[in-house]
Formats: sequence, structure tokens, C-alpha cells
Amino acid sequence: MSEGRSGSGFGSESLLFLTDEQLRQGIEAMFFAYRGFTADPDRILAELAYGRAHHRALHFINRAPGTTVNNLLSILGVTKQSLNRVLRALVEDGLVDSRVGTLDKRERNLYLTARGEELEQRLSDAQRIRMRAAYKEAGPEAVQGFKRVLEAMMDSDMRRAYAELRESAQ
Amino acid sequence: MSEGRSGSGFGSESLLFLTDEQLRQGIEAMFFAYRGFTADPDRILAELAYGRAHHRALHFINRAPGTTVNNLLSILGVTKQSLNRVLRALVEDGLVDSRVGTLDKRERNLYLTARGEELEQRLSDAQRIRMRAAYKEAGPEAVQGFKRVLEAMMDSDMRRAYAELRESAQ
DNA sequence: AGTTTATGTCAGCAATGTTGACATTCCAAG
DNA sequence: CTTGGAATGTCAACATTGCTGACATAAACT
Repeated sequence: MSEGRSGSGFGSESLLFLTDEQLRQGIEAMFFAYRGFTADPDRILAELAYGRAHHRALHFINRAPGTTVNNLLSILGVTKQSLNRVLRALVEDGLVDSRVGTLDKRERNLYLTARGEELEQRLSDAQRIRMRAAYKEAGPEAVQGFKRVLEAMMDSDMRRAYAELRESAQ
Repeated sequence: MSEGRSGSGFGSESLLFLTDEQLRQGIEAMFFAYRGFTADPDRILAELAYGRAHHRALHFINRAPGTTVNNLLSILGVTKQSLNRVLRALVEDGLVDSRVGTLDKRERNLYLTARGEELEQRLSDAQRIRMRAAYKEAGPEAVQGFKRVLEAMMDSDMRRAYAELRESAQ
């Protein structure tokens, strides 16, 4: 098909660095690891009748307090209608505070309430514990490689968003 | 909360290797990268009115032809009812062949048809192209680290499934 | 033979993605 | 200043894909 070159007697023993089999292993590793990556927060969220979408919203509002709906959905990569449902629940439940913009009244500036911060902490902690263990097991140089490959795998606009977050962080 | 130790004046400048900020960057990298990772197949699938679930089924049936529904759902980590819906569509559309087991007639052995293989190739190629580019950009040692961290991030049973797939592959 | 266990299918519900229609606010052209 | 269009966010309805529950069939155990 589109670009087929599937291990047809050349890739596997050539001097080229990447066989299709190696790439497939990477694909599967990504799939299995992402499940592990979300498993711990998912368990907490299930108890509270929330989902991954709520976690993502909490995470990025915490990361950039005062952010607007528009900005948030460009980072999350979902439609505003989809995000709206999640935000509405979080606001109703008193985890997020949505304030009408001062400069532009069409905008809503989003903040976590104390309870919102509390849940965000709980979720992030769960995820960090696993991440910390994985980093420790793999070692520092592995972590550098890990991040480098992930960054190269992003779409270019997400790479920009990611870089901005890193700068703003500290 | 459960294990809170969030950059409270100690983690960030201690001799410890992992600050909360570093961990958070890893978390966000994982989130953005996974979106890139699935973006290309998603576009193809959308044209065909299929979803990620169909892609995953095709991938692992291709990987282990003759596998059973039971085995497949343990790898995919979904319920059999959820998988069944997807498989039914693939069988009806002539991409997957479901044969009653010879030894145990309760089981169904799953195979890709020619058309199924064709679509699987198309999807995998799209994903491999991006993966290949990311690997190339990041370099060989980075890839080693990438895989090591991902593997450490999996749940233990998934790590086993992953290892088995690698062995069976070759 | 009869109960229990395993495998897979069918039906209906929940979470979360989508598009479409709309209200409010801002801004720019006249 | 007003008016028309663009931007922002909300509400409604639908599709995909998780889920649980109920069931049919085959195997296994007693």
C-alpha cells in the first residue's frame, strides 16, 4: 500500500538502522505503556464518576491558571463542545472556577478551586509515582532518550505547545 | 494526598535525580506524543468509518494469526463485549475471518483476509513512517532509552504480553 | 446425566468524541 | 454611532466505544 516496504528480505539484514520489526515493537511498546501510564489515575477517576477528559482539563488548568477555554481546547485537541461538557461538570462540582474575562468578556478564565487542586494533586501523584519508578528503573540516560523520541513523535504544533509549557514552568 | 511531595522547596534542588517538574514534563510528553502516534492511522480510519479499536484488533490478529477472542481481549485490555462489536463489523466487512475452533468449538480462531491484511498494512505503514522519522531524528541510543522507559512503565502483565510478542516475532 | 465453568454473542447504558444551531461580545467599515 | 461579521463560549443531538447484564453453546468435572 501507500508506502509498503514490509520486511521484504532487505530491511532486516541491511545496514539500515530500522527494521519493520523494530518499529512494530516500538508501536506495541507505546500502546502497552500508555495503558500503564493512565491506569492509576483511571482507577481514582472511576470512583468519582469522572473520566480521563476531566483529568486532562484539571492538569492543564493547574499548569496554566487563568487559561481560557479556547486555549485549553487547542492544547487538548478536542472540540470546544466536547470540552465544555467536561468543564461544566467540574464547575458544577466546585472543582473549577470559571470567571468572565476582564479584558474580553467573551472569554472565560479558568482556575482550580481548593478542592480542584486537591484532586489534581491526587491524580498527578498517582501518575508521578509510576513515572518515577519507571525512570528509576530505566536510568537517567534512558530518560533523555525517552523524551527525545517522544518529542520527535509529536505533531509540530504540539511540539510548540509542549515547548511553551516547559518554558512557562520555570 | 496519597503521597504528596510536590516541589515543596526540597525536591527541586536536592541531589535526587527526579524533580516533580521533570516528571510532569514526561507526563505531558507522553500525552502529546501519543496523540501524534495515533494521528495518521486515525485519519485513514475516519474515512472508512472505523476507529482505533478496529485498528488494534487488526494489528494483533495480524501479529498472531489464529488467535482466539479470549486471547485477543486479554491483550487489548477491554471486555469481550466491547471487542465483539468491533470484530463483528470486521467480519461482516470481510476483513477478518472467524473460524470455529477445531479442538474447542467454543473458541473462534481469527485470521485476516486478504483485504484485512491490505488495510492493516496501510495503517501500520502510516504509523511506521512517523515512528521511523522520530527514531531517526532522536538517534539509536535514544531509541534504546525510549523502549526501556516504556517497558518499565507497563503493568507487569502487559510487560509479559509484550515480551511474548517479541519472542514469537522472531 | 447434571451441574459448573468457559467462550462467545446480543442488548442496553455511560463517557466522550463529533457537527449544527445559537447567544454574547468584540471589532472594523461605513 | 451603528451595523455586519468574526470570535468565544453554550446547548442539543448523534456516533464510537468503553461498560454490565443476560444468555446460548460447548466443555469439563462429579
